[in-house]
Amino acid sequence: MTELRRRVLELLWASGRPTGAYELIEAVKLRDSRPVGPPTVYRALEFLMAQGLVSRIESLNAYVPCVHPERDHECLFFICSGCRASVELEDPRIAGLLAEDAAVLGFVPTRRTVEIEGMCARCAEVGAA
Amino acid sequence: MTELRRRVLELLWASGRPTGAYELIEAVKLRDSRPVGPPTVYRALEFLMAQGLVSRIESLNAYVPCVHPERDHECLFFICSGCRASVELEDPRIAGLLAEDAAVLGFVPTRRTVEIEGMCARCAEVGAA
DNA sequence: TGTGAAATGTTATAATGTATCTTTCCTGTA
DNA sequence: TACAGGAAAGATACATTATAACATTTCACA
Repeated sequence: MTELRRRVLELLWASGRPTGAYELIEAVKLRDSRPVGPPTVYRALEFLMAQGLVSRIESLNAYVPCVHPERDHECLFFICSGCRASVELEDPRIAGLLAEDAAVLGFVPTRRTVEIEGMCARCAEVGAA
Repeated sequence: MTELRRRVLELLWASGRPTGAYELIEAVKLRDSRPVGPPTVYRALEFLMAQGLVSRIESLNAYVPCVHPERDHECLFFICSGCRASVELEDPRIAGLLAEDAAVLGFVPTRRTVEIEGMCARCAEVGAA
């Protein structure tokens, strides 16, 4: 864990929502008063993802810090179209069924992407009002 | 359904694997001997997705024709890193659990993305040999 | 003190996606 | 037939996301 990588992780936590790589580039510049290029930040993200500290949200081209870095995580993400926040969840039952379906196909999974878009409780309430 | 949209759908079926928008642009040019711009193809894809005839694979930035266009589909995609093919599957049990988890959060889902990357039976076999 | 590997910096460019405006084509109507 | 209206497609430019290729720094360790 280097200074840059820690900084990127901090900024992701500080953001509070899935954050794009170019947003992070700007954030690092602001925070550290120095320019960083795209490859620098992408490499930091790659490292953090390999460590299980960060996940990529494919449907947003964005990145979030992981809630349970310690566990081997097969997470679901619920992503609110209203406030742009995301919630990470583990559900072993779903992980189990996915593994079962894969086994039926003879498929050997390496990466799982489960992303549910919609409205969170708060935004749904406001929208309905 | 216009000629262009039909052509894009045909080309997706012909491709046999998730296909990027720019690949489709090239394919249309080849097939019809005329240039088409990115917006043209993206609009056709948008229409086809709205009809449920095509799905987008978020983790590949690519598009696949739907196997069951008639049904309201909450599909899983198994995507092989070896041969680049994808298999679409419906599993109501998973759909049910996702709905259940969403309900617990008070989350109102609008779109589901479930993509499993790995090796299909054939490629896993070859790789192991 | 060298030295090699890992990390980062730098530059350029590739790949993917969209905004905006114009033109075409079809359809219904007088 | 002529014409208005609207949807689809064309054309141009540009925005956003990601990576390739190569140079430089840093730092542990022989």
